[in-house]
Amino acid sequence: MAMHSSSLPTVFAALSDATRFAVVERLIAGPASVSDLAAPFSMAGPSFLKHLRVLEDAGLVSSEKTGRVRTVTLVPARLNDVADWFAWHRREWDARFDRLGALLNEGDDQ
Amino acid sequence: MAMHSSSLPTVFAALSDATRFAVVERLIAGPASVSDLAAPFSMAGPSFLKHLRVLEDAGLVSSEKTGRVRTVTLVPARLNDVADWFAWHRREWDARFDRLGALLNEGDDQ
DNA sequence: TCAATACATAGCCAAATGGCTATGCATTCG
DNA sequence: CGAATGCATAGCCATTTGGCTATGTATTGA
Repeated sequence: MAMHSSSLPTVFAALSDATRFAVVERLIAGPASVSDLAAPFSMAGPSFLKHLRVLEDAGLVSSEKTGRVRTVTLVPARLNDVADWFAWHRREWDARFDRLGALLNEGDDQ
Repeated sequence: MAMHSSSLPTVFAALSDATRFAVVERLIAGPASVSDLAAPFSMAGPSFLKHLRVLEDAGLVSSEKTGRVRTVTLVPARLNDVADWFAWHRREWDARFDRLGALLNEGDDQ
């Protein structure tokens, strides 16, 4: 069910672009047409379409065309793989960090 | 304290390479020297060092040199920003997905 | 029917990425 | 002291990435 972590970098690559990440954030609220998704960005149509293809190739979204409008929908599966990885490993590094923070004078990060 | 999500793509970019992601996974277990980290990979030294610089520039690791050995340590802060984003939004898309799964005949993904 | 809309495809281009070799330079270790 | 170790830096190179323009095609809408 859960993927082995070896496929996560592919998902990260898809999310590593600000435009694509914003699209994913937008799609959490629900499906949208290509032009609605593109509206917030000052970018030529074809450039934006490329981003959508990257997201679809990574399995983060699916899309279906009805008439002349393509509707794009978020696909949670891969995102959940990533979410699982973080939820699981967070405990481990938090534990280490807490132990360290108890020893060192831990102010705040950066 | 928590970052706005606009900086997450930077972290994703750092994790989008299989080598770098593996290094991060390895560092969850604790700090390690550069050569120990590099050992699992068939890669020339300078290539690997570049990856480490990317991780450090993204704020995912820190490092300190003692003698001729540089020790690399995981820095949880940025990872936790990502973890927060996923933990938070997962609820939303899960809710949508469940609602959809109840309507459609939801088999399995791919 | 005919123009506007909403994508789609082809192809170009500059910059970033990820790899390499060659070389340098401090530390140990024998 | 001299060689081996552990990085570090410089610079080259192919590929990928992220943008563009020009053009094509299938639906609407008037």
